[in-house]
Amino acid sequence: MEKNIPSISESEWEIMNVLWDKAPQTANDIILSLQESTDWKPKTIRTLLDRLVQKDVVGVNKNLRVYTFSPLYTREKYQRAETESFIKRIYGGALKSMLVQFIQEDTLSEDDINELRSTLNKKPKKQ
Amino acid sequence: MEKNIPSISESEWEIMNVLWDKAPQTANDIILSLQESTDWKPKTIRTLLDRLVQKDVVGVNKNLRVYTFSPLYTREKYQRAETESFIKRIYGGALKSMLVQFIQEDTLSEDDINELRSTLNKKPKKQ
DNA sequence: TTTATTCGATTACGTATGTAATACTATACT
DNA sequence: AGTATAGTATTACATACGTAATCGAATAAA
Repeated sequence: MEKNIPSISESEWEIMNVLWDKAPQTANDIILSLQESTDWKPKTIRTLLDRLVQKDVVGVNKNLRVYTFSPLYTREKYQRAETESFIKRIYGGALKSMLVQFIQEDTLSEDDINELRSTLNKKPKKQ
Repeated sequence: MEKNIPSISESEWEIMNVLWDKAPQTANDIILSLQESTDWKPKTIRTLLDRLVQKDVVGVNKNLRVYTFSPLYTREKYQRAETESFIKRIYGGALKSMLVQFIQEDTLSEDDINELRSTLNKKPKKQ
């Protein structure tokens, strides 16, 4: 049976996003990336990273002088898991109700909508 | 300037969903509703409810013998806020990438997709 | 009126999370 | 070789959250 993936916090997601963009990276690489988008202190980032390692969501290569870190799950895997539980919680499980709201609120542009239409049409027929 | 709404936890959402379905309700009403869908003890539900009151997300009417509770924000308001921050965090802000993933992964049935198509077509023309 | 029951208020307690600081260790520079 | 520096490991501490239990007051039942 497949173990279910550890859940990660909002801040931890930021770290993961950096690692998913490029891996492996050193702690310092990650700190530099996040320096732009957040105002976290380096020590804070280091703590978050360590917690991800403890949770076995991020792996470490200790063979190099300076450790490097890599994600142990794909971004898609996490996105799927989070999205499912999110939609369930917030929209009672109905992705559609979410979409309806977004469409009605003009969160989506005409262009977005057209793209979505074509994505829908491209969906491969199940067989 | 509009104050931003207090954030509510996963468990608190369950309470809110019950109150959004019908309000006002007594604590007991809520407890009964949730008894079916969760295995929380009444005291636990009561605590969650009290926290929502403290946060000013739920209001209390203390004029009746038994207090009654009502949501102070609409469900839509909360859905919008949560969805925005969710999509930003998980999909880098692009609702579309989320939908694309869902469509491609067969999370959606043919029927779902047809419904989505018609939802997309129903979008009111901007004027 | 005494007692049992039901509500509401207060308190509890462990784990997760946000947000670091301090301590230790191994290189790098002087 | 001694000291500064950069990494890593350990420790800290307040708030949020999950999950209740206990205490007290008011009402209902006996």
